[in-house]
Amino acid sequence: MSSIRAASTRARRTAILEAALDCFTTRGVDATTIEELCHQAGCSTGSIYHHFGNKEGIASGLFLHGIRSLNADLLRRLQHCQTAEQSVRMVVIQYCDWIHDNPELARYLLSFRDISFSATARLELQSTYHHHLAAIFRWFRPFVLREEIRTLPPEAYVPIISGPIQDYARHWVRGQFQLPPSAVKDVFAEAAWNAVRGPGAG
Amino acid sequence: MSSIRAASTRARRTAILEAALDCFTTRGVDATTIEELCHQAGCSTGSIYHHFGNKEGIASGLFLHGIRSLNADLLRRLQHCQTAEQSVRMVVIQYCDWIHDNPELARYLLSFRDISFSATARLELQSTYHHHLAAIFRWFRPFVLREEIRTLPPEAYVPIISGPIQDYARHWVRGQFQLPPSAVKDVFAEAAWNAVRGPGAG
DNA sequence: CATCATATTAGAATCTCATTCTAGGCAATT
DNA sequence: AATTGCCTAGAATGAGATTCTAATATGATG
Repeated sequence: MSSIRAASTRARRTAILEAALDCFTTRGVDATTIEELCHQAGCSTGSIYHHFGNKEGIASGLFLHGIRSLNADLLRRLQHCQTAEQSVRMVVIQYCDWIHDNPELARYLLSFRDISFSATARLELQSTYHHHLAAIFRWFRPFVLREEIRTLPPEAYVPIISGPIQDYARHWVRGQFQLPPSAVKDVFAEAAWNAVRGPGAG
Repeated sequence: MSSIRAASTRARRTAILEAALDCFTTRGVDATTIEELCHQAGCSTGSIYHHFGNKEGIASGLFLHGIRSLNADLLRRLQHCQTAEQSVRMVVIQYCDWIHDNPELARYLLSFRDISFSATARLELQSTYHHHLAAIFRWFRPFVLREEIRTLPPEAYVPIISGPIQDYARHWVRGQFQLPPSAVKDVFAEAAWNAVRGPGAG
């Protein structure tokens, strides 16, 4: 059920987030003023503060949106994987593909410092990450039980599998590396598989 | 040659950086005011702006200092390694040890993303990272040539070896993981070695 | 030793924003 | 049609980053 008001509220929120994504990635969060956001989103300061509370609320809202979209996409694509090796490689491949398909949002997620988020925003992020870890672990457990994947502390899997490509991507968005993640995804997928493959793996 | 003036300049800079480290890690960068820094460092605003230009200059100066100290420590400890496996494991172990020995600085480095740094600060960071990558690659090249370590794009080694433990540590400082890095260092050292060990390795 | 140039410090004055406040406007419900 | 509560606008406020001016201290030069 989408009343006229609910629809226009959604549209306004989206307009603000889009303006923020553009300004934040090009000029940086600190350098963009509320006035600029108002201009680009075509609204007033009152409207912005009504929807997001404060500037940090916009920044964390955008961050959370990006993380959730990224996580959901991974879980979706894992459904199509059969083997342990396919699944591990998919974690890396999907990350690269997602960056390729969502360049601005990726740039934002990868270049943000989140020490500045409020306590509630951090809690929300934390809970999102926690659920994601659990879902990932749930997917991989059968492979671990069959020893196709090495047994590790549960919290170690995500860092070990996707830490390298994330680190690479972080440097890439800053222009420190030439090749985009999509050009090195197979190298990193291979490394991830080698890092976790167990004795029972083909 | 350390004249009286040079010494007191160094002392003042250090006092400001120490105050910043304390305030930034406890309250966050945005939340600490220049006034607070003045009070804690025992100096005036004029002095701060003379030495660091602006608030961002303090933040990036502290960041650069931390990165350089971390990198130098790694290169020092690599000198004592003999084999490829020792060396790869050392990259992980040293990182954990350094975090353990420099908890505040580590907390600062790990909870910061540098989109907000100025262009010149970013360049300086970039060049520092570039030199570090080159030094690391220089150390590992002999092992790669002997195929004790797999051949990869040069830029991939550091992300693959230290990406996972960095990602783990980032979550740990936010309280998302219970075990400190030093408690899981062997797991991550093992994973790093498996990720890059070549056909010629024992 | 006197003088000058420069590095450093202090703290008041300014000025740029983030945020708050007040007053409406407009969909939905009765 | 009246009422309620969400939503918007834009002016007013206030905090705090930055700039400015003047003073002090160091070291170099003659």
